[in-house]
Amino acid sequence: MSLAPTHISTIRELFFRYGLKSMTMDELARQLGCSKKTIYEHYSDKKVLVHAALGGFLNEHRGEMAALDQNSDNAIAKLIRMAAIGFQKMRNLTPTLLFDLQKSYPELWMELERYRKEEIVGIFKRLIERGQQEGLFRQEIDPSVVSIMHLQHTNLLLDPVVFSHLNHPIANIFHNIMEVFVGGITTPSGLEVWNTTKAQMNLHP
Amino acid sequence: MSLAPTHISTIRELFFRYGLKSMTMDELARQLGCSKKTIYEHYSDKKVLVHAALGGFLNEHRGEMAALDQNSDNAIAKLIRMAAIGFQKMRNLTPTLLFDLQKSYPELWMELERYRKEEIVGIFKRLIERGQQEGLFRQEIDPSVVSIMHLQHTNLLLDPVVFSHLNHPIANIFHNIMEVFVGGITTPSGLEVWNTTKAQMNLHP
DNA sequence: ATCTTGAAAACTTTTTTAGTTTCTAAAGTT
DNA sequence: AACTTTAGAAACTAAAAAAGTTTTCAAGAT
Repeated sequence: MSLAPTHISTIRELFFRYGLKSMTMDELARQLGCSKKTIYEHYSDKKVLVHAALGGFLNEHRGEMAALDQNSDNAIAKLIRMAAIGFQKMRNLTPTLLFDLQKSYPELWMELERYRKEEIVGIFKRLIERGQQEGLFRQEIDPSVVSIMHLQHTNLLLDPVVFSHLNHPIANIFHNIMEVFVGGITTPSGLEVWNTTKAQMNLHP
Repeated sequence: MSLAPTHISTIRELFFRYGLKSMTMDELARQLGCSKKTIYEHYSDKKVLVHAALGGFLNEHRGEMAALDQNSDNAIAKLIRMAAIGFQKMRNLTPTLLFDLQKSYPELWMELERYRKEEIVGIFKRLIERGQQEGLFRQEIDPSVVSIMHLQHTNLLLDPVVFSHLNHPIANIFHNIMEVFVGGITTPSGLEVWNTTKAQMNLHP
């Protein structure tokens, strides 16, 4: 039983870093300093292992999103935290990983897509509604439309081709997108809250 | 002859983006919109193709480095340009690519290592010597030592583990390393040139 | 009308990898 | 001290995948 459950996060990191194809079971065992046999005692096959590693990733994000509801004073503070978490998580989703996922683990790929299209969009929609109630986001905008726009923004960031010719740091692009987006949905008072909260939380780490 | 030589840069991009293992010959043909047959008419096997794609990368860098000698007013201007080019090139060297290279194309991996350890270090050493003649870098420092230090700095940036826990944008880390390094080797007048030249060339794109 | 070209796809061969088994050494147990 | 368990190392097998080849077919050129 030398493969403690904490090792699953190490495995996840290796998958994120090198992709699912390059990270073979032999290589994985070598990196973990254990034998393949030990891995197979905990996970019946590679598919199960990949699901465990990447499913945990989704669950973590789900948990962090749930925690935000309590901790956030207003919709804009929550938006900033959501964005920061989401951005950080997305940086792990390298082109290779997404490519391998789509090709070799389509059911997991579809689960990721579903998570983004349904759960994230849902969370975002409720966030917009809350912000409208708080007078921070304009009443005229439709939360359903805006939440789907947000999904498109994350798609932009995940696509390695779209902004690559600009050679900008991805963080810059992200901040630009956020500025335009927030400017587009906030009321004047909401925009003020955005600017002050942003400064307090130093979004640029 | 539908596989124009310009396509080799597209192939290179695909290798960079997805690694050498995930990018199979079938997938490559699909992405290029041609048949495997056509690829094999130009490149006898995958190894040759990988060498062509990645060897071109080195040659380009070699060319850019050579061009710098003419274009740069002083050693510090050249250093800034060198660093910018090197940093941009290095961003393409993803963990997956380096991993696949090391595992499946060891002779090419060694060529890359040699290029860094010999050619880059040599270029750097001559740059330091020039800077000393221009009174920008301190006489006491040994160009041979400093150039090897610089190699270690690039190693730091290529290793995905070292700074990952900081969650800083890689560009920030790079600028920090540069600041410390330059501060360590410049004379007072050199430091002035560094600060003014840096501002003129806007290193932060 | 004939020839060439290259994509599409079927096909073969080779390599790689997943998954299993065997062996051995070390640690703990009785 | 003999015995049992545990896990790594490594050899092994079976299956999958990828490299590389060949055939077919359609479109454009001669």
